[in-house]
Amino acid sequence: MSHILDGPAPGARQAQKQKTRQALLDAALRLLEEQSLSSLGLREVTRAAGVAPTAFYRHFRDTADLGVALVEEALGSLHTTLVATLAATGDGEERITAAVDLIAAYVRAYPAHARFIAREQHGGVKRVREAIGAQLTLFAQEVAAQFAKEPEAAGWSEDDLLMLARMYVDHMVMTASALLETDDDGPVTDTARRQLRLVGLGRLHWLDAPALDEPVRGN
Amino acid sequence: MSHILDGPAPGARQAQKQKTRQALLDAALRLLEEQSLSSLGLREVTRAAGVAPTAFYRHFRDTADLGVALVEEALGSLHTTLVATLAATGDGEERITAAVDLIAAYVRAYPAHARFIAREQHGGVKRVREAIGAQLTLFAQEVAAQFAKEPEAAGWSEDDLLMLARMYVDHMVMTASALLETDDDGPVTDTARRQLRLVGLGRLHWLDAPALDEPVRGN
DNA sequence: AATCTCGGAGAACAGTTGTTAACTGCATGG
DNA sequence: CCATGCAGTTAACAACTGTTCTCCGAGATT
Repeated sequence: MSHILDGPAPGARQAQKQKTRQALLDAALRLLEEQSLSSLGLREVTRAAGVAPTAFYRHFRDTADLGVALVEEALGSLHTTLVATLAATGDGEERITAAVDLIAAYVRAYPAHARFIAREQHGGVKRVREAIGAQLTLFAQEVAAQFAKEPEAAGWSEDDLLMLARMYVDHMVMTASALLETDDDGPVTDTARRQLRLVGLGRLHWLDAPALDEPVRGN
Repeated sequence: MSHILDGPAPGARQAQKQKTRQALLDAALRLLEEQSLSSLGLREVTRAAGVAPTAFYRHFRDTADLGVALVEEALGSLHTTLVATLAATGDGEERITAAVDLIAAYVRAYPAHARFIAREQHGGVKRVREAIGAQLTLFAQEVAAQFAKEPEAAGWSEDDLLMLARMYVDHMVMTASALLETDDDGPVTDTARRQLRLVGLGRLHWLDAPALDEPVRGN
C-alpha cells in the first residue's frame, strides 16, 4: 500500500471517514435489493454497516441524501465508458452488439447498482428521481452529440437527434431492468438487439418521409 | 343489479364491505403519490381511510396484497380500450396519434393509477412487480395478436411481432411516466409521436434486411 | 322471533423508528 | 507537545409500527 498519494496533505483521517461512508453506501445498496429507498431506514442502514445510528448524520442528512450519492456512484463512471464505446464502433450491427454487451456487462458486474437505478428512476423519493433523470438526460445529450459527428446524421435536426438518443438511453434502462429479472441473458439480449435493429432501420429511412412539421390536424 | 352471480345471498351487507374496501384502495392510492408501496404502512392507510387499523385485515393480508388489487384496478379495464383503439384505426400516423392520445387521456384521468404502475413496475415488492409484469405481457400479446391480423404483418415471425408489440407497450409506460413529471403535455406527446413514427418506419423496412438469424460472430 | 355471521372497533403488546444530547478518543495543526 | 476538531459512541425520548385478542352490533338465515 503506497502512502505517498493519500498521506501528505489530505490526512489519513479522512480516509477512515470515507471508509465508513462507503460502508454505509454498500450496506444501503444491499438492503435496497429487496425494498425501495422510501422504506429504507436510517437505523437499518447503520446496523447493516456496523456503526452507531448517529454516525449516519456525519455523512448524510437523511436517506434521500444517501440515495443521491448512490446515483452518482452508479452512473457517474458510466459516461466515459458509454461515449467511448459509441466512438469506437461504427454504425449498424457492430454498434448494436457493442451497446447491448456493454449494458449486459454492467448489469452482471454491478447488479445492485443497476437495480437501484431502474427502481428509483420512478421511485417515491423526488430528489433521487430528479438526480437520475438529470443523469439520463446527460447521457442522451452525450449520445446525441456523438451521433451528430457521424455522416448518418446529415439532414437531422438537433431535436430529432436528441429524440433518437433518448430512445436509445431509455431502451438501455429497460433492457437492464429486464436482465435483472431473468437468469438467462440470452433471450433478453436477443430481443434488445432486434429492437435496436428496428430503431436503426427507422433511422435510416427517417428522411424518406414527407415533411411532418405540421401534420394534418383534421381529426 | 343481477343477484344471480354475486354469491349465495344478495346482501346489502356486502355493498358496505366493498365500500370500505374501496375507501382503503383510494386512501392507499393517494398516499402512494408521494412514496413507494414498500414504505406504505397498514395503519397509515386505515387512518387515511377513516377506519380502525384492524379493519384492514378483513380485506387484505398485508399492503403487498392491497398493491396487487391496485394493479388490477389500474390496468384491468384498459385491455378492451387498448385493443378497441388499435382495431378502430388503420396503420400509420392516424394510429400513432390515437395511441398517444389514449395514453395521455388515461394519465390525465387517472394520474394516481398511472403513477402507481410506473413506480411499482420496478418497485421493491415482488408480488406487485410480477402482477404488473404479467399485465404488460398480456397487453403485448394482445397488441401482437392485433398486428397479426393486418396485411403489414405479412412475412413477420410470431416472435418478431411480439418483440414489436412489447416495444410499443413499454414505450407507452415510458410516455405515461414522462407525462406525469411535466405539466405541459405538448413536448412529451410530440416526442412520443416521433418515436413511434421512427419505430413504424423501421417496421416498414424490417423485411428489407438480409437474414440475421445467424449473424456474423467474428468478434 | 331467535340465532348465527361477520365487518368493524377498541385496547394492549413488543418492537422499531428518527432525532437530540452529552460523551470519548484519536489524528492533526499550531 | 499540547490543544483543538471531529468521526463515532452511548443513552434516552416520544412517536409510530404490525399483530393479537376481545368485544360489539347490525345484516342474514332459519
